[in-house]
Amino acid sequence: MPKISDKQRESRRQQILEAALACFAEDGFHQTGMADIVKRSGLSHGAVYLYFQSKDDLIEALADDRHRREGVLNSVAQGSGDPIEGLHALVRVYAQWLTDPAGEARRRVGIHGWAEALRNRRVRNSVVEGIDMPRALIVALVERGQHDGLIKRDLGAEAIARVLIAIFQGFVLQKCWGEDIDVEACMAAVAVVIEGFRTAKPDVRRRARM
Amino acid sequence: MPKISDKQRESRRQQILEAALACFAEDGFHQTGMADIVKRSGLSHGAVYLYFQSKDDLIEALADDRHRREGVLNSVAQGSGDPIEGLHALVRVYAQWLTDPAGEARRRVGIHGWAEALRNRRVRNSVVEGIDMPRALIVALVERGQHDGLIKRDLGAEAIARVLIAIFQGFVLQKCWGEDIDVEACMAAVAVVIEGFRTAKPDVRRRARM
DNA sequence: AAAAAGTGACTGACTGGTCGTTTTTTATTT
DNA sequence: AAATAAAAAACGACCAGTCAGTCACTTTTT
Repeated sequence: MPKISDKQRESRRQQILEAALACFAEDGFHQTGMADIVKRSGLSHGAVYLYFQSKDDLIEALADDRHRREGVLNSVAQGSGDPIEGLHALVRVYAQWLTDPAGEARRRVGIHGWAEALRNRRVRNSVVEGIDMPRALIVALVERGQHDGLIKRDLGAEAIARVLIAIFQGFVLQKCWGEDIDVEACMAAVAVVIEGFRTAKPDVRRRARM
Repeated sequence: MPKISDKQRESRRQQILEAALACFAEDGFHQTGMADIVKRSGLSHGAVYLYFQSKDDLIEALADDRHRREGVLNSVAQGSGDPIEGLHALVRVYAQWLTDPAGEARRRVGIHGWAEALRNRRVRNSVVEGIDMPRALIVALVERGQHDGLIKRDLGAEAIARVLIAIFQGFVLQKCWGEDIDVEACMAAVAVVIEGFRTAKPDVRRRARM
């Protein structure tokens, strides 16, 4: 005779996660006390421990949000047949994600997670796996572009992917520090960066498929 | 009748700072206890407090290392008359700094500082001011390049600077997480990025000075 | 001898986590 | 439909351990 339905259980879980997200975003993992999370969640101390074994459990559950965007990115990248257009599309999605006010807390927690990844192996794995997906996506696009003669062949696809991801990460940092950034202008610069990877004169020997 | 010379005093201070750097690099600011720093420094608990008022004092003293490279960057950027060559030179210096094993601890502490900047105003100011200097340097180079017709004029110099800095920051993260990165290949990609900012056909109306 | 430098046991506040108790919900019986 | 029983869910006072920081004292140097 269980008391609450699975739906209610999941809702309570989310309630705690949301409280923890807000607290961690404000003060980081280690400066946030369980008491803070308890207070913010509106539940009691003991109730929280019914849903999460420990504070570390909560941290691991929040350190990484890759599960949210997996599908979106994939479809965006594949949307157009043109690999370079795919890269541009990824940048557009990213720019939107970067400027969404509702995502502020997640971005901040993400940064705390980046630091925590340096000392917590599980968080590190979570973070690294989280960037593996978009990286693989970019690598695939670039390799296709290189095969089609659209992207310079003397550059490593992996290297290009890491550069793009580094740009994303850096902008999250700069944005979260509250610097006033002209996102439009910056994304225009990133677009130029991508165009810089394009072959000067398209290799006609093996041309694109469409 | 003071007991130790200024030189000795400074040396003791460094001794503590080095111990704190190593500890913070390993475990972050908040998971490192004063006891850890005390033990590692070889001094006593009380002695540390003779040199630093509080743990926060130590954090602020270490959160940012801008004072170390101020001179170097400036001379490197100005070394050649060509602004674009100046950007390439900056990237080379940065690549060297990124791969220097002796700098590992500083890079890691830097990342912890990036997270701490989200909640500690003084650390934030320190971090932001720390990137202001190289940013101003890049902006100056780019604006000169644009004036000389070497760099695309439809891009904001600020935006380009922020993109390059974001790349730097992102690579620090990825490197410190222990991913095996082909730094050579990545820096080659960054070089291509910089070349991408160059005007396709040099603007002949106002050509460079040399 | 005098004063700074250095020591380390100690403290009070706070931490994450537990557990005996109370409340709420549902299944069953009346 | 009302009463009952039982178990899950929620509560919050409590605990052992840890923390940053202090201070009465000893050592070292001039």
